[in-house]
Amino acid sequence: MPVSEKKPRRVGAKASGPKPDRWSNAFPTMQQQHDIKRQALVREAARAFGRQGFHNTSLDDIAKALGVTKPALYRYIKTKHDILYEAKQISLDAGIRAREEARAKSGKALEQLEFYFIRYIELLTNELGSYAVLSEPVTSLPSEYAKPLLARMREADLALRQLVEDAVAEGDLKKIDSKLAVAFFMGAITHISRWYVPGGSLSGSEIGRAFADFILNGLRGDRATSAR
Amino acid sequence: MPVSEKKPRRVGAKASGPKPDRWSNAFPTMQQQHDIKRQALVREAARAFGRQGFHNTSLDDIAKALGVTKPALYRYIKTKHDILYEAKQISLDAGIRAREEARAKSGKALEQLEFYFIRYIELLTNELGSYAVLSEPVTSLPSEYAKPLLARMREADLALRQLVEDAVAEGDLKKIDSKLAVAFFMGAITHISRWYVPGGSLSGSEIGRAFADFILNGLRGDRATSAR
DNA sequence: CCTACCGATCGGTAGG
DNA sequence: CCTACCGATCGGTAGG
Repeated sequence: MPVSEKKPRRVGAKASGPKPDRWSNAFPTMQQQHDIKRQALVREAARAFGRQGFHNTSLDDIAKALGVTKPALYRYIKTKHDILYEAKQISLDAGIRAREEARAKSGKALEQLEFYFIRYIELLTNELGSYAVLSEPVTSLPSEYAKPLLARMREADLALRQLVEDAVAEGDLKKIDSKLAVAFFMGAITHISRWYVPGGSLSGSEIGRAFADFILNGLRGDRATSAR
Repeated sequence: MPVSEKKPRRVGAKASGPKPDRWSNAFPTMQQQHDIKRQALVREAARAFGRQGFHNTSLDDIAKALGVTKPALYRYIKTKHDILYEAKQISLDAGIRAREEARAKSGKALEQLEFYFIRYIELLTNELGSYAVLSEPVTSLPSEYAKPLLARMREADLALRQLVEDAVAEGDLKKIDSKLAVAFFMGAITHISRWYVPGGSLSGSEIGRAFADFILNGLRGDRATSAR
């Protein structure tokens, strides 16, 4: 089953009062170091998964990229699946974050959608280390790992459909199948991680702006479909 | 290196005149049977690759689905990579076919694009057995296999960009970055194979029509981007 | 087209 | 955090 959701830090500390600040806390504690290293591991792995795919990336590859040997990784993770699972969680978090920021920004559904597209794509491209993994199918994971991820993906899907329907109700989008609309733009967005290269000619915000434009014009749609 | 492009059928037939029609050709020849079986193999495998991913599908799985044992597959393919390679080729062919039909249909770039979207998505959804494989990254293949595929993908990309630019020149689309536009809509279209289920509420043509609408309205774009 | 098998890769562990 | 290793999976082959 999915692991390390949040295990209690510092178990069994005896009730001997607060510890004195060693070296004025100039150095991260061991626990902090552990967390930092774990994060680096997941980021590095997610980058590799995004580039070469989960199954084409061995733990030896990841270890080498981090300058250690494979067994050392097991201080930070329990299985290889853990890594993909956590990387996916991080990229799902980005979606939630973008949606929350959007909601804080405006009451109008259309404006929320616009902000969401731009922000989400920004996050995606800036943190490609963790988000390239988006294009890795969940089917690479056994169902104990896949199920919670699929549940979160479905949740995100429903929230976006609701936003689309709100925008329709508010008269800012034409009447459309919200399910189809979300499948449409999420496909385009998810695919960015397959072709975006950080040093390229376009920044993440530029892509975000252009995509938001394409999408919203597309869903707004004044153009009559030609009869065929 | 990529294999079985087209090997000569019936080698070494002695010059003894045409063979008589055995049983009035009521049965397929051995060669035809071989071809049919090979096709079935590739289709079945492509379906599985699309569902579970290339690496999560063993040759034993494929063999079982076809009611034979693994070694039997090697009468029809040389390596597992062959199968993915051929499945990818087939799905690339579909793109070319849709583009050619579009060009035969109209002189206007915009109309060609519209026809292309609808037709391509139709082919994709009807033949999901072979095309679900689209979402499998080429990086699952060693470079001898990947290179020709990437070349064809690039070719398709360039052709579509040209179409977009033509439509702009003809005044039917607003001035846009054609590269970005193609990345946008191909992302959305490729992703269809990840969520489409044959028995669903929407037919391939309906999806095609809706997507063509979204895309073309998006690229046409009259809506002013809100300042932020 | 099958039974039987080899060889390499790779995730994970022992033990320090 | 390392050296050394195990065990299972799986692509591919021998031989019939």
